[in-house]
Amino acid sequence: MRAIAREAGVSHMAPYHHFADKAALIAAVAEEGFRVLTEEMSKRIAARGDDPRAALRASGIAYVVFAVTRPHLFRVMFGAEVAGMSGDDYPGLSEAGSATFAVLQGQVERSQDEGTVRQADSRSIGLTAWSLVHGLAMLIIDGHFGPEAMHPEGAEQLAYEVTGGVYRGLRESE
Amino acid sequence: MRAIAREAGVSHMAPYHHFADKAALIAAVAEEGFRVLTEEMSKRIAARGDDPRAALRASGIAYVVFAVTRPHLFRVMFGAEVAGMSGDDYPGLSEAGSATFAVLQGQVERSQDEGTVRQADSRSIGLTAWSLVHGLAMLIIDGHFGPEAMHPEGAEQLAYEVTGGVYRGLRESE
DNA sequence: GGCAGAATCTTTACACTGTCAAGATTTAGG
DNA sequence: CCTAAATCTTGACAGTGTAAAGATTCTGCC
Repeated sequence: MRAIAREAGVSHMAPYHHFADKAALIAAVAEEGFRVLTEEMSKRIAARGDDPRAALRASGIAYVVFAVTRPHLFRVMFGAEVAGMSGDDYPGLSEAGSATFAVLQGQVERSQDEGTVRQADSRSIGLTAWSLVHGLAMLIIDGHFGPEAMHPEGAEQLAYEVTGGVYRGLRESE
Repeated sequence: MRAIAREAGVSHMAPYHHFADKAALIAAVAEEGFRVLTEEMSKRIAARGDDPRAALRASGIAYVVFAVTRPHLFRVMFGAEVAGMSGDDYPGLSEAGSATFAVLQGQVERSQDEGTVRQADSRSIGLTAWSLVHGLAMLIIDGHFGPEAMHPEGAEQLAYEVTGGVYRGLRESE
């Protein structure tokens, strides 16, 4: 808090007139982060509007690229403090988070409607897609995939490969 | 640090005679966490020794169950502080982390040898498997999948479902 | 234009944190 | 038993989040 006030060139108590406490500030930052993430995923989907399954994959790649581009923000969004916040106390944050997931989920359902993704439980497929890109993003920014993966190009390449393996399995089969 | 000392019933500086500083203590905790995780995954693999691909899946489920059972430890292991630690400064931690991933990776390769997983780049498949269970674990303990998923049984069920979708896609095809 | 009330900011103070420095006590081996 | 290492303690310091009280600046209405 004090560092933020310092950076803004203001007394150390000034931020408290805009945010109730440290948690409220963190919640606001995270909420904004979710909005930006939602937007970036939507943009990539729009760019591939003709092929829902390719758009789904593209939105997953956008998720990973976002994390690598703004690792600190991503960590705030999915850090312990935010995880401990009740949806009742921070409804804006809660809603922004849900909206992000809804983008992925909606794209799964569109692909099912189109027939390029099998008709299994859509929620389960959505969770799988989300888990995959979330884990990849986290592991990359934690440094577990080496420094090359921490640049946007490296991350995009890796996300492309990793989503590809699952992408295959999404098709109708049996 | 002071809370830890307090809990141990000792002066606030006593811990510093066992750990250089807060970072070193966190590193030690995380390292121990990785060892336990490695062990629990190995145990589940051993219980399914006859079917490598089923054992791979079981090790992933063990990963998720571990995270749900010890969410705070899991968060330390994959938190910002540990991510910022150089492998040169904390070789034990670095090695323990690699060992955990090696369990998953080894199981992928065993399944490929046996023929139940396709012969694509094993590293890429390993990364996919790790990302999937890691993301699932993180999202569950962040509360994004609801409170039911935060109990070991709920988490195991969810991990079973989610890994199932990918499990299908691992088979030889084309 | 002037003024009330709201919005914004400041100063001071407090309990708490991680860590340095210096000394005291306990423990183990020759 | 005595020495040296291991372990613990007390005291201090700068930094943190935040409560309380007061000062300043802005805004909308007579």
